[in-house]
Amino acid sequence: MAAPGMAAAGERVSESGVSGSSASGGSYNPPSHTAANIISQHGNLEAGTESGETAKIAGRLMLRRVQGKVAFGTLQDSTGRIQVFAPAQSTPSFEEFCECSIGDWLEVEGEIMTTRRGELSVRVDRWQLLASTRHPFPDKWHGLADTDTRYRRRYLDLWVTEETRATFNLRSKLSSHIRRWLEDRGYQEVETPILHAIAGGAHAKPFVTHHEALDCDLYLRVAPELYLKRLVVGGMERVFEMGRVFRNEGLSPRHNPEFTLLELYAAYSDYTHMMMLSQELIQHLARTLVGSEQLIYNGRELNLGGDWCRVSMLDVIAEGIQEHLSLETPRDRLVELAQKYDIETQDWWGPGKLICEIYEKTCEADIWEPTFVVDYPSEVSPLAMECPDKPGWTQRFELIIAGREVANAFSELVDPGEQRSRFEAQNANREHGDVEAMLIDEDYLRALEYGMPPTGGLGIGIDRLVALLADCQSLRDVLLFPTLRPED
RNA sequence: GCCCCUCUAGCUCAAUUGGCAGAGCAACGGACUCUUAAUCCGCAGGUUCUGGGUUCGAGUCCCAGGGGGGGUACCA
Repeated sequence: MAAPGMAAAGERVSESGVSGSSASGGSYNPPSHTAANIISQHGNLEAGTESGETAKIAGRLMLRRVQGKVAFGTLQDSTGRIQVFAPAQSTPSFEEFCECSIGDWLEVEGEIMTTRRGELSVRVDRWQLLASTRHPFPDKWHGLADTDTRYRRRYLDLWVTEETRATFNLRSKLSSHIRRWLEDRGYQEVETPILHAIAGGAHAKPFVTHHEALDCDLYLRVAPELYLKRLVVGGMERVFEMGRVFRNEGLSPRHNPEFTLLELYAAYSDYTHMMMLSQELIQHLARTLVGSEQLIYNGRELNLGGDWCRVSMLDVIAEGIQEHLSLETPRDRLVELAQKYDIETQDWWGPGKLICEIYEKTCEADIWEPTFVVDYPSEVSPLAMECPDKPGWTQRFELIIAGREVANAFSELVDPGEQRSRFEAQNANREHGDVEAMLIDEDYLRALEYGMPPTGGLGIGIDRLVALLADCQSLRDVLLFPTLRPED
C-alpha cells in the first residue's frame, strides 16, 4: 500500500526527478524486501505457484523482456537480482511500464510468485518510477571494459561489474572487522589532525596547503604516528586510527597519493608483540572475509596460515645476492653493489641507507609468503628504538606478502635525547637535499620528555591488504575513486 | 619524470596491402500472453581522441598534443 500522497502506481516521475510523493512532505515508505530476502525466503517455491505474500522492492531495471501482453524485468538492488513479472491484464499502466529504460530506478510491489518456468518473481501489482537514467546503460552482457570509464564513473561500474561490488563489499567488511577486532583487544579508536604544521612520521613528501586566518602553510599528514604517540604519553595505552594519509608521490598500481593507513600503538609492548598482532589480525581477516588462510593471488597460491617466517634484513640480502653485508662493510663496496643494481646513490648516504636500498631493490619483490623482515638500520628508522645488543640497528620489521610491504612496525623510540639526535640526523639529510627527511618536531620531543612507556607501534596499508584479500593487482581496483587526472 | 602499448556509434568490438567506416547490444518504430543476454521485422545512429603531414586516396603510415593502461623511478 502506497503512502498517502504518493504518486499513483505507474506514474512517471517528472523530468526534475522529483516524484509525486513530494506533495506529502517527502515521506517515503522504504521497500519491505531485498532481492536476497526474497530468494532466501522463497527460493524453493514450486514453478507456477503464488506465495500469498506481498513484497515491495526497489532497484534498477537491468534487463527487460517485453512479450506482447506480458513483460519481464530484472531488478537489481544492493543484494542481487530478482525478476519482476508484469502481465498486461493486472499491471497498472502496462504500456508505460514496458517503456521503462534499462537503468531506471523502479519500485515494484506485488505478490511473490514463480512463473511457469519456475523463475522466482515479484508480480507487478503496483509500480512507480523512482528515477530515470538519461544516459544509456552499458552493454547488458559485456558491461564496461574501459578502465578509465570504470574508475571515473564508479556509480555506473558498481551496477554493471559484479567484481567491483564484491571488492568494495569486502573492503567495507574488512574495515568493520578490524575495528571490532581491535576494540575487543582494548584498542580505542581516535581521530588526530590531518592538517599538520610539521608533516612527520614518515619519509615522504607532503601536500602543502595554506590556512588563511593563521596565515601559515599547513601540510596534509603523511602519517598519524607522532600524534598517536602523543596520546600514549597522554595515557591512552592502546590507541588506533584508521584513516587517510597523503603523500605527494607518483601513481602506480601499488601507489595512490591518498591511501588508508591503520596505525596502532600499545604501551608496555614491543615489536615482537606487533608481529603476533599483525599475524593474528590478518589471519583473522582472511578466515572471515575469504573463508580461508590459503589464498590465490595473481594466479598463485599464497598461504597465510601458520607462524610467519622472521628473517633479518642482512640474512635476506645474503640469500638474495650471495654476499654478507654489515654496517662495517667498506662504503666503497656498498656503493659498488648499489650501482650494480641500478641504484642512484647519494654521497651523504650512510651504510644503513645503502644496505636498505640494496635490500629493497634486490630482495623485497621476491618474497612471496608472509615474512617479517626484521632489524632495520637506525639510519632509515628515525622513530624506532635501537636493538640493545646491535648498535646501528633497530627493533623494527616490515611485513612482506606477495612482494609488497603490507605492514611496518617497531618498538618505539621513547628516549627524548636519542630522538632529538635522530631528528638532527634527518635534518642534515634535508640539508643535503632529501626533501622527504623528517623535520624536528619540538612539541613531540617535549611530549617524550614528559615520559613515554615502552611502546610497540604498527602500521598496515589497508588498500594493499584489501588488494591481497580481494585478489586485485591494482590499488585502483580497491579505491572507489582512485586519483586520476581531472577530465578536460 | 622516462619507456612501451592503446583510443572506431551510448556500450562491446570489426574493418585484408593505404581503397565506399560495419556488426551485436542499447535507443527508436512494429509483431508477440511465461521470458531468462527473449525472439522476429524495420529504422536510425560517426569530428574513427585532437591538430598537422605524406598520398590520387588515411581508421590504417609519419610528427606533435591529449586521455587511459602497463613498466620504470620515488614510495607504503
